[in-house]
Amino acid sequence: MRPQKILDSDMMTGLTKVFRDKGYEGASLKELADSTGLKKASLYHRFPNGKQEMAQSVFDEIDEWVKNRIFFSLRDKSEAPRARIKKALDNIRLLYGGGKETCIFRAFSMDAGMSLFEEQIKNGMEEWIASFTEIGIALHLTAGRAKEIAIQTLVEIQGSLVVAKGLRNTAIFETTLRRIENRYLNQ
Amino acid sequence: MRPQKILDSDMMTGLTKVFRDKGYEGASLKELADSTGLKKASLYHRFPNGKQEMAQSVFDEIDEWVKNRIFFSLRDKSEAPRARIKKALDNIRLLYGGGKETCIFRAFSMDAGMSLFEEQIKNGMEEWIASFTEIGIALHLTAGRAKEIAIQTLVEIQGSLVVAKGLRNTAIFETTLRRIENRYLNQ
DNA sequence: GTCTATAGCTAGATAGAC
DNA sequence: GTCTATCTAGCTATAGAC
Repeated sequence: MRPQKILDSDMMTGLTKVFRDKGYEGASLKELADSTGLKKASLYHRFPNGKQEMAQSVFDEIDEWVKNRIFFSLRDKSEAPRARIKKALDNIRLLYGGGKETCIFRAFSMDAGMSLFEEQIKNGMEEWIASFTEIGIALHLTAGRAKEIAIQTLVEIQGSLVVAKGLRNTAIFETTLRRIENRYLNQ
Repeated sequence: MRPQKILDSDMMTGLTKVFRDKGYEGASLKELADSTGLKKASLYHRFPNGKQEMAQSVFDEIDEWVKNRIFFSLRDKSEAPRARIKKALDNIRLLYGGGKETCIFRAFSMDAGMSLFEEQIKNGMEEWIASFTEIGIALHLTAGRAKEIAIQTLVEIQGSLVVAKGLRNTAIFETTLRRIENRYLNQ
């Protein structure tokens, strides 16, 4: 076995950056290669199924991160509910680079024959709503109200990313995170 | 002059559908041709500058619609402020097909060398916020609070479109429109 | 495991007949 | 104004040397 020239983690960073910025169709193999420091053929060695497998791999990695850092934080019984919300929101801030980064769900939801990630995006959003609903209940909201606020939380985060990018002003994202925190903690 | 086989308005409908669903890079000339009923070369006869001009034309048409039906409604002094909000929200519902359609700003914001529409999207969002700020002031909010709510309105609409599409559930969009209406009218 | 070279195809765009 | 036929460039993907 010959040693890898580029670490898997560095390669994933490069792939993620391009897919996030350009979407699935918009990301060309040339850009993916340049961004990782590998040549096209070397990417195919690591991903025999090509571009689709690269995208899936990026999607899965972020999905895993979100599960561990956001969903798990929200459900972590060793912390008080109020601390869980704060930690989850801090990790959301990290995930989106303080409002500079596009959501990978959204980047992959546009182009392509789509059905590629359609189901996984739906599942991700449902899990998102479920875990925010749980924390709402832990904070003594009714189940109905907790779900309402969970959906509203997802809507506001996605919307603030769209608007922050459009206006090139990340303050909108920060304001939104604070609004969400206040909604959960001051009632 | 030989007669047009396809009316401009029907052609625009076809172009709009493809660009909205696929984004700029995702829309191929073959799809654009099929969707309009014209052949590729005929599209080039009508748009000598090619795909970019087609996209610009779609963008401009929607931009115009939004100016007339949403921004103008909000500022129409011949109507009471409460009626203006209701009319604007009805037109927003129409614009997005009750939550089924993607926002063209968002469809064009992802791929490409981007700078294509970046500035026009920014301007559109700024006008959006400005006109909703005005209606807030007409409803006796302070200027600061009116702007806050205007931004929040844009964030919620964009977010609800993203989430409604991801979950394939337009109810989220409808709920959001009602929330916005209540925020303006019940205070 | 990584590379150069290239296959095979489809994209956007054009020429020229009608 | 619309079409068929075609060009070129770029795409995804593969073969095979090292």
